[in-house]
Amino acid sequence: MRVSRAQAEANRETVINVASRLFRERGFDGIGLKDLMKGAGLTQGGFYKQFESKDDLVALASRRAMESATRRWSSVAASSPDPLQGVIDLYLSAGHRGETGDGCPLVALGSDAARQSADLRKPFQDGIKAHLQVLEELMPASDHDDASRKAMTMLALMVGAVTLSRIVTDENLADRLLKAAAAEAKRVAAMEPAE
Amino acid sequence: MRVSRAQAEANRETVINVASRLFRERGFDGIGLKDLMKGAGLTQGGFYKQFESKDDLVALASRRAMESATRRWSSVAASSPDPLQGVIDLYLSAGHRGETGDGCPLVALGSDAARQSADLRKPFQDGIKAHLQVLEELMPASDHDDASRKAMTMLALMVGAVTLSRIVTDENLADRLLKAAAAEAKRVAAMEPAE
DNA sequence: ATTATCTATAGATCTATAGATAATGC
DNA sequence: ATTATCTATAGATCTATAGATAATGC
Repeated sequence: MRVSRAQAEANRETVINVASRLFRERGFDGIGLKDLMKGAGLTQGGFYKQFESKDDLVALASRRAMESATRRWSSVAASSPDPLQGVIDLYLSAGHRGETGDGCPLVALGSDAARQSADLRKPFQDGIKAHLQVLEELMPASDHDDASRKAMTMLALMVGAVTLSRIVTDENLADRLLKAAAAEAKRVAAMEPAE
Repeated sequence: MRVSRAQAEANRETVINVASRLFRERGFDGIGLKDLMKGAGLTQGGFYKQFESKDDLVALASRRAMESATRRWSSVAASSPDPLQGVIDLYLSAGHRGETGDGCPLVALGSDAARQSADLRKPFQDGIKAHLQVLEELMPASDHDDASRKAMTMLALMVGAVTLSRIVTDENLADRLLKAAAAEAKRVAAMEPAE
């Protein structure tokens, strides 16, 4: 029954990865420890030797999801001829809209996150700051304040648009929400530094 | 124990109103029927004589919350010298950010809503369309398509901004997120119809 | 007589713990 | 000997139902 330390550590990582997906798909309250452990090929009883509590896993899985999302932005930017446009197009795509388990945690868990304790909101806050920094660095702007404002605007716009597009059942409306946001994001990026 | 039909109907309405607040505060999975009924001064046992299931109440409370939010927009618009600006300023205020139980259901329950069945997403979709219509009517624009695009952009921007501002614990960042979105919303409203 | 609400409870599920099991690691 | 994981279970909570109670409404 016992496994090597290396395997135990790998199992722990698997549980966190599985949780980061399943929490996004079903919400923090929408999945129990039994199913989370089963998703990693383990049983419920081993949970508390690996984690302090369910909230402990919530924090770890949230941090991992946010870090993975930030990395994804960086890598899309690095591989696009127009980096900022690449991020915008991917984020506001129908593909991302449908990708509830692997997509942006701010969309999948935004309102859940807002209800959590300060400790559990911390991983999301850190992730938001990291996302803003990626945007700022890609943003054509007159100065840092300008880039910062544009980055915040763009993140809010994109998170809101995908959230709304996932709520509506009218696919046409969902597409128009994403398209309208993409056009506006482009405008923000191209906006004259002045004024 | 039995009450009059009028009182029974009033009790039912109270339960829906209490639920529309408590669901927003704690999420659909964050509060049980016992506490929902207690919030209306009743006991759990009476629940199923008034509602078919918890999901039935979820649908009714979601619809009520969305309708109340739409009405609030209309009334703020009607009483503001600059109607559109009035809606934007109220929505992106620190007050609304703190008002988790009475504020916009799209912020309080957006990611929860996206995980529900099509039936349960319907009240949110209807509410989104109603919100867009209010914005469209207030929007200075060249034609209907233009107004429609601007309204979708603005709703996504505002929902995203308040969601993010509720997640972060850094109040300074929360304020800057709201301010950046307000400035951008103003720009969208004032945007030249052409292009 | 009807019925709105109550108390009580069934049966499922949830988080967390206890102790057994069997493999690792000294 | 230590320990990662397992089975089993405690105790709380959840949705839903059953039947009692006491007031309404014919």
